[in-house]
Amino acid sequence: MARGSTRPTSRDVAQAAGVSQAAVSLVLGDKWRGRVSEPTAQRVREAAHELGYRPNLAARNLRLGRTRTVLLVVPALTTEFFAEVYTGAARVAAEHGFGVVLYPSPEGVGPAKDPFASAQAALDGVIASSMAADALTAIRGDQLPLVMLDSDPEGSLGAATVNLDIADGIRQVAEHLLSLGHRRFLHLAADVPSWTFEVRARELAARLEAVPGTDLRTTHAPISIDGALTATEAALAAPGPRPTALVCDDDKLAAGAYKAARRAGLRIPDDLSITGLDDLGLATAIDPELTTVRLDAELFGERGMRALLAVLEDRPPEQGDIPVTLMIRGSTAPPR
Amino acid sequence: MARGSTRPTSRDVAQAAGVSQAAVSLVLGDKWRGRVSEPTAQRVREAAHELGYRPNLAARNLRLGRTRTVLLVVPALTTEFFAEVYTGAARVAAEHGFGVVLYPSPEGVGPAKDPFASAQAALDGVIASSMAADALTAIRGDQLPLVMLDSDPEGSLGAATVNLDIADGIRQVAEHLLSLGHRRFLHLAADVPSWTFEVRARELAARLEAVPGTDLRTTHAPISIDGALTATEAALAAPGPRPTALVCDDDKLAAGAYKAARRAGLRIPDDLSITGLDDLGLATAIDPELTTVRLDAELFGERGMRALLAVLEDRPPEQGDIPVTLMIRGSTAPPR
DNA sequence: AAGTTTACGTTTTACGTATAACTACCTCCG
DNA sequence: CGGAGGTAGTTATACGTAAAACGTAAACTT
Repeated sequence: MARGSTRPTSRDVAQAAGVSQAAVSLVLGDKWRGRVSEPTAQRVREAAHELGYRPNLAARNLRLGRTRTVLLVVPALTTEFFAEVYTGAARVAAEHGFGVVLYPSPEGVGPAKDPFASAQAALDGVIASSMAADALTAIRGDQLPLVMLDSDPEGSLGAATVNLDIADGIRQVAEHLLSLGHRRFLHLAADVPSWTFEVRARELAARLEAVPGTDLRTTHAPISIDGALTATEAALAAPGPRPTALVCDDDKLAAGAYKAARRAGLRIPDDLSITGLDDLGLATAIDPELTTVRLDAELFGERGMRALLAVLEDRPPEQGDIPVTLMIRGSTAPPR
Repeated sequence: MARGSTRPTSRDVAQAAGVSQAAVSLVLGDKWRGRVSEPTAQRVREAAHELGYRPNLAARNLRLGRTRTVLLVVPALTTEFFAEVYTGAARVAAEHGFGVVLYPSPEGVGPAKDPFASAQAALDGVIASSMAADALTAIRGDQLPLVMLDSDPEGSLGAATVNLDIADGIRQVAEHLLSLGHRRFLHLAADVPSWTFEVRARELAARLEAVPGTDLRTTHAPISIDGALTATEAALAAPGPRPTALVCDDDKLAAGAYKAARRAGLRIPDDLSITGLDDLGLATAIDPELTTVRLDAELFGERGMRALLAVLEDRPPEQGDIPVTLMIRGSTAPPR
């Protein structure tokens, strides 16, 4: 049902109410105290309602030069993690009269032509995950205020950053496994170039190096259950003594590792302890439940939005990483 | 770093290139064949690049009355299902010069004030999942062209619909379980008012009624692993003979049912066969792997976008439901 | 009574773009 | 030589809104 007869404009409302367009704008914009009489305002509101008037936001945006809408750029949405980030960001945004729109860096669509060229129509700013790497260059092209999530505070070219304290999470994981007595480690690392994964590798290596007699190997996999399955199977089949602890970059990789362990006839945690990172629903759906690092995704989103609001208002954004918690469950135990 | 000096406009580019604003618009809009000479066009392009000119899309939208952007309204993004729907929709959209923006009906944010009022600035149309119920009333308020996903073809007030053939999927599940010899069924139904779930209940009941001696009970749960766990535990503890087959409205519910079965000391599939619906990554991450109905989420999104394009161009949208496939795995077996 | 404030509006303008309508020049053809 | 047609632009306008600038009459102040 194409647009049919065009939508009513503020001018139509004005005519119906017998006032000028400006009066309509004042009344509907709630700026009429002492400028328009109550009866007139009432007439305008009634006419607007009668005609089903809705302001043309393209016009409003053009006029005001701002939109109260921000874009959240995330990597492919294959877990609930970024859904929760969105929820947090959207809540804070709503409290300040802002809207949030999602731009998932689409696989297969290609970052070819300035991906979000269209959406950018109505944007005051951008919150971007460092994992959505391909979209970043396009973002820098526009001069929009930007907040980066989980990005190198040094290398972000002055953009504000909001980070989870991943380093601390990995430290806790290492501590936990070391105290259980593990010495031979395998790191199942995400095959994605992003600061947040570099931190995991660096911190794990740093912590283990400090303990004499430990061994750390690393294997890389794309972030998917099947990718993790393949990589883990290969790594477990490698020569030399088998690792007793498998540290995964996130829960999804851990789920793939579970399958690999099952196929190799290894029992979890008796033959192999496994840890994840994220604490998705998946973590407690698998058996045994996964020892993992809980990330507060909603708070992450809230802080991201707050930081962007700060940037927009020329205030300094809040400092400090977001704390994380080690969730000890059934997938870790002393080595046999 | 607030906006600082305002962005360059097409007029600035015109001045820099020594031409009129109209010429800039012609050149950059690729409408200059035979209207502007090649050298001049080149000068304009260079000036635009020099100044880092990017068109103000609010102005363009206002001028053109359309935006080549559509909104995809989905329920909370807690599985990869709608992420794949998005991918499919975005690909088709890109082929036609459209962009897609996501609006996840946010939990806790509340549908209070016309949720996507802001985004609507730049929308030509909307694709909405019937599961995002709370956002729907707001959508009908705007007079945007609308395509509904998984919605009652009769009750959609003339909006185009694109549906998965869920009824066929449920029929296949029922057939599979019946042929294995099951007669006592439990239906773990999603506690969400949506046509797509009504279909599941109706079709399962219809198919089982046709077979004498079958028993079908139903229990409802919110779509979450924990919700399903609680509901299933209660249902399994109910008096009377235990069901031997558990039909879940989706994979997430099935994952919760797995936990409930484990807690009740029931082995899958020997003591209890379980089926899901969606075929998420989760389905093969759990042990045993889940017998479920595979939905082609990407195709779903493609078809949704194609239907919306049809509506926008006043063509009749493609007809016919999207076929689904039963994936038989380790969670179903004959009852003992 | 003269000046000032208040109440209630209206007129006008600008935001930046796309495009229809117009102009001016040159070439070519009969 | 005159006009038809092509080339290479320019000028002018509209999209719908917000708000600054401007009136105008009545009420109030001194």
